[in-house]
Amino acid sequence: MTTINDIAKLAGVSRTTVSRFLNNSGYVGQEAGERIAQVINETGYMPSQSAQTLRTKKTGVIGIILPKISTETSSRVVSGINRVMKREGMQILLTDTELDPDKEIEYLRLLKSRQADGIILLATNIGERLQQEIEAFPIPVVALGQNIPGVPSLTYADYDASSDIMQLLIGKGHRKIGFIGVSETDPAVGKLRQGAYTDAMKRHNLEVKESWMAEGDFSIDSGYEAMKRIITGNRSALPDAVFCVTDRMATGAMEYLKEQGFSIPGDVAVAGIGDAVMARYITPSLTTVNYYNEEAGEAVGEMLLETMAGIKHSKKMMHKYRLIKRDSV
Amino acid sequence: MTTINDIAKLAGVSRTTVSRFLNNSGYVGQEAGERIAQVINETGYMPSQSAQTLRTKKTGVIGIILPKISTETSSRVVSGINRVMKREGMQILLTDTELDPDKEIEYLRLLKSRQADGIILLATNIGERLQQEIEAFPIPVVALGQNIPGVPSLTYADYDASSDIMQLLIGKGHRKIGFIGVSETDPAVGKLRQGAYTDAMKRHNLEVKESWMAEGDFSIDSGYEAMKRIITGNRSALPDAVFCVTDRMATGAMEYLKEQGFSIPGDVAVAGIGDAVMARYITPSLTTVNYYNEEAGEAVGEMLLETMAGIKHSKKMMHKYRLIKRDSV
DNA sequence: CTGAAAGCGCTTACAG
DNA sequence: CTGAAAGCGCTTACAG
Repeated sequence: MTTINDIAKLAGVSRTTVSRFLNNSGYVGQEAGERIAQVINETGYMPSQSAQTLRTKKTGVIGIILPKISTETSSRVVSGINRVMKREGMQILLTDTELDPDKEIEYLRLLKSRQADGIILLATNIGERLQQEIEAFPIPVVALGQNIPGVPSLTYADYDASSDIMQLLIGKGHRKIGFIGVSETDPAVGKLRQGAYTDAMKRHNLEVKESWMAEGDFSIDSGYEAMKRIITGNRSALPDAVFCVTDRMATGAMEYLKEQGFSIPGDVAVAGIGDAVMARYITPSLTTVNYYNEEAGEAVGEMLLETMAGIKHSKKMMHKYRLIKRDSV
Repeated sequence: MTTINDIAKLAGVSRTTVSRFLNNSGYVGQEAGERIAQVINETGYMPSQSAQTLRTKKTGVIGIILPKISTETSSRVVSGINRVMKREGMQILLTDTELDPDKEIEYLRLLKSRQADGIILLATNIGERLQQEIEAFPIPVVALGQNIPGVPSLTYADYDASSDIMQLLIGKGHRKIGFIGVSETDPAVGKLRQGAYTDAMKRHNLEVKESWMAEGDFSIDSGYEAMKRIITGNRSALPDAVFCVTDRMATGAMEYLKEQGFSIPGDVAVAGIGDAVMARYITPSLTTVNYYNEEAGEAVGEMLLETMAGIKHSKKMMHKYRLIKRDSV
């Protein structure tokens, strides 16, 4: 590999001058500059990132901690983050916890040793240990999707969006509304969305039957199984609508319903959250809410950039959303 | 940040010893080791990656150049690559060309300056300039999805898979088969799949009508528009089947067909390639071929690891695939 | 079993 | 306008 010393020698200047030329810092004589430019061109020289980092403490890399790398939401968010980071000439280091909370901490440490300039965390929990880790953390961390105490967080409007879905269902005359959720260890998807469900039911004096509620694990299959449990467990008192906290689980639920010959929304209405592309193309098309994940990615990206620059804006922000009414309700 | 010097001081040894302890290289006394371990624990010390890289020339990072970051195929592939890289303790740097061929070269250079230990390239072309760039490249590059001359490449069996689709269509009695493809600048998706289509038609003495063929750009919308062009342009001689080179375009095509009241596969059969999750859940479910993207990701990952280790195996490999017969044909 | 010393490729005061 | 020198945090012969 050619180094700055090679360039200096070939151009007949000191490496100090080459460095100045490269970074546009300080004066470089016309003639010297031209010689340097030419040599760089000929050799295809690129400064060593690690040497630069060692000196400047800046890597130009930010880390993203994802719950699951191969997910529609993840890739939309990453795409948004990537857009703003590219603008700043920064690179992205991806990390995948596979839904294991311990790995969130593990990767935080890993990204520290890689000297990421900042970290965007898409957590699935907000545990004590995680908070402590971040508190003592030497590099800026922002969160997306979960409101982590003490950490600048951009969250989705889980409660409001879920309330809107419930409102829509109830407005359409549904009274026996079931629910397919995820574990409450997940504050955003597990707790908040379920809270909106039970609150809405109570507000309208509707009965919340335990047997109308089932838990999945985000997967399409788990939605299918959850729906099956709800149906087989309530032969005599079937719900007439089901609110699923993700589109994937809603897709599975619909699959089961269709297999069993139920008409959607005639017999049972179904709604989800997330607006996966699939939601639009399955039959019937799925009523859901769009979270603008890509824009959310851009927004956390900007948040991170700001906190890296030392700007302390309002620490908590909620991202916009939009209810998408389609044919499943 | 605590450095190796701090640790050495706190543990009352030289930094040489700390380094040996860290890397398990050479002897470290029992007692010294214990003291070091304790200090490291207390301080949460992590060695600086950039300093290590500067010395050893290894970053522990591999770069991936993706045509589009937020795509189902991409995220599956990345997930597979990630699995093998994680096993090796390596990290992934993601890069997105947004389908711009110039950026493939740009990112190659960027990853060089970041001293990636290796690069996995998901190209959309195999142009001269790209080949030259790679030829002179100081770090190992492997390709996935395109067969790039001179570069170890893992490709999908585009021709065979497409032939299988055609075989299926023809076997079901279809004779007037249309085609929705992408630009032929893409050798794998554009050329090979189209070649299989025309070859199959000719082999069976079936007429290939220009007006039955349309080009899209991978998007669902473009599939919709392509189908529209085919239908509106052939009112008197409609095809009775359409082979779409991607599931997303097939989805768009089906959408148009359904809107227009055509029955699928009664009036027009539709097939795709890729086995997007959506393929299974749209109505009718889509006949397609599964490319095992995640395993392909693992496989290129291994290929890269091997070529990084200096192993020169057979440079060209084709990944397995499976025809998935569903209800759209 | 352990340490002093050199060096990886840069940047940045400092001096001229 | 330009260069010599120090130093970033490691690892690795080498010597003991």
